[in-house]
Amino acid sequence: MTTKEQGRVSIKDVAERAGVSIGTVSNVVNRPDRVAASTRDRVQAAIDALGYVRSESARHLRAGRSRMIAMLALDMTNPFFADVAHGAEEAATADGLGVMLCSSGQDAEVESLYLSLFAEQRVRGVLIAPTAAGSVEVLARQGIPHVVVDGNARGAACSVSVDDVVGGELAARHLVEAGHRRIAYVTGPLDLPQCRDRRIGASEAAELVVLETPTMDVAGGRDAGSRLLGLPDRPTAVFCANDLLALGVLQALFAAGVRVPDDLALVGYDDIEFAAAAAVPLTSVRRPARRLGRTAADLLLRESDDSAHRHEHIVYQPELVVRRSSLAQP
Amino acid sequence: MTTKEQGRVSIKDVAERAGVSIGTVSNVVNRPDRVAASTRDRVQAAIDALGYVRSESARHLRAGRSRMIAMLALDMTNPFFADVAHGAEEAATADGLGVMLCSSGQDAEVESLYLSLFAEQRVRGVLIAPTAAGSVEVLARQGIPHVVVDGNARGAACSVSVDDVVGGELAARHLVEAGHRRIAYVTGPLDLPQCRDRRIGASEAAELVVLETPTMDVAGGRDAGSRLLGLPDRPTAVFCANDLLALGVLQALFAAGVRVPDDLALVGYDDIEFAAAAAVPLTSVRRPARRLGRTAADLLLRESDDSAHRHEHIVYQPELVVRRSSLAQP
DNA sequence: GTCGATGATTGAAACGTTTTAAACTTGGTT
DNA sequence: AACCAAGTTTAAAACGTTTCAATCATCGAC
Repeated sequence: MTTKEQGRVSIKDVAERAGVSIGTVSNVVNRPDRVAASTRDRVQAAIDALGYVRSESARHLRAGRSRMIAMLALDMTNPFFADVAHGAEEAATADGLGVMLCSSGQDAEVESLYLSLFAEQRVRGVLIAPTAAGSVEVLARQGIPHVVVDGNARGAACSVSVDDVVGGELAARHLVEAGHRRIAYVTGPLDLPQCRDRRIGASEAAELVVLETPTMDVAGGRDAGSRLLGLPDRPTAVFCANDLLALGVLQALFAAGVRVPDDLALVGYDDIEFAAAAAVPLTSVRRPARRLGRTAADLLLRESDDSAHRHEHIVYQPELVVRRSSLAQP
Repeated sequence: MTTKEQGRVSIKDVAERAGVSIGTVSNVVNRPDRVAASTRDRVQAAIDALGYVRSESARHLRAGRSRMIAMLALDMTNPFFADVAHGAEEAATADGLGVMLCSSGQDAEVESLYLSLFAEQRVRGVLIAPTAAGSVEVLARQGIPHVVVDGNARGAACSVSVDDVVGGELAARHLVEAGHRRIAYVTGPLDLPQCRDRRIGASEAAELVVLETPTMDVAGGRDAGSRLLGLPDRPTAVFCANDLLALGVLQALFAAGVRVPDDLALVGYDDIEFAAAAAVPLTSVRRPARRLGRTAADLLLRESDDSAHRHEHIVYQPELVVRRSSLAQP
């Protein structure tokens, strides 16, 4: 079939070898029905012999639109976002599009570097998880279609999210019902909308001791956990803004000999796969990550096709999954 | 600065507005020193006013090489690969390149779809984790630079890997030294080189009861775990080909009331972040994931720049991290 | 035999860059 | 007054596609 070719072979080479014009080759590739069977075969043979692969950049240049979407999140190593990304990937490849996955890591510089990369690539659109930096506004200003994942764009763009206020309330109310009065909220930066919303919801059910940490990962959780232990009037329950934080807190508590749930109840958020497998299986607020990603990608594709388009806001409802970490003492 | 533009603005528009030729605009963008200060300012002003963003596809078309690399792995939701990807992302963005992350999910069709996507995009190169399908050979045949991550290409390409034979031996020997004689090996498909090598290494230390499962994820582990329980002469220790499998096994054992490590010792592989946070903290064979990714990307960039190039094989040594799941009974 | 009609094929333009060689300024030398 | 060098700027070609209007065959019908 294909032979190894170092000098790239173009449509012109194929045309030459098959003894037809380049227009015909293009037709064979894109609308085989418009070309006679005999020539079609001849051209196809030339394509196979030469190992011709059409150039996406030339195609894109001509068409004016690319076959790529991008997804930008704070941290792709967070299993929640990895799942969202996976869902988006499924939806995109079903349409023959590629997905570029990027972690900004809370670094505003990295983030704007990615944004200009996307703009230069003329990506079809961007799936963006809101960050502290005003990236959503940048995309809007540049006229790049985008869907906000896990956040709300207040009408300025489509968005797919989970009702975090409800989620926060679910978690806190559960703890209150188990008899807890002093509840801590371990969170990432409060300028992140997600962290704010969960706090608002939780505040409706209980008064909170807020422990903020710069990064929403396991290390951040460990840090918050040890700070928690030093608190004068130690809370009896902790609600964490995501499962990574909760796992970190759990590690810190364990290291200090504090038992969960006996000494301290713990609730996480996202219900990542590892929550169920944790040292003490973690009660968590489940969000449909994969579906979030699929829906967001679908919305994005729809928007980029349909010029006249009204922004949609899809909000999923979270669900509390109770496991041992929050079970009331007997 | 930028104004919202729907009809894309090209270098020609900028040239017109600044009253210079397009060549000059190109120079302002790419070699500002070659153009007089006064014109440079004028052109820059036009660029800002129009919100001009250069088209990567046109650039790429002209240059013949793109500014993208791709990474293809079985499952990006496996934290190990997510970490590898993160490392690769760091190295690539340091050079101003973008990374396209893709999960093949063991589906040969998806995989070849991605490969043709990469070829059409003329990606600079591909980071590939070896799969059962012969993708590495396809890349070689098409002359696309690639680096095999977590596997060896036997001279046909660069590779970055961890010595899995040693890793397997490390795990099994540890169990043998703890007094175990009947040891099970829970693994993904044995046509995956990784799974084979770990088995070979482990076999050198002990005889193994092999339990194969089609997918290397938590669900696969749960499945293998329950099969394990039904075994006639039940092993006293289990070595899993990765941590996801181990976590799944742990869940199945727990559900059946089998205690770890008292009734059964457990060792995983990769030492993902969640291994330490597991219900019973998991003994695991650590691999430097992030570094693997960084090194692989660096190698790839070097190869794609330097035509005459001898393939390198970098092999890292794994390291056993002992935690409670394999601690001998007192 | 000529006229359309139909179907297959072609030629050329356009997409937005980068690059190279050529053309145009200056201002200083002879 | 003519010439040169250095410093700027420009015109045009090339990259590989797709598309559209135009041409070319072929064939049945008059």
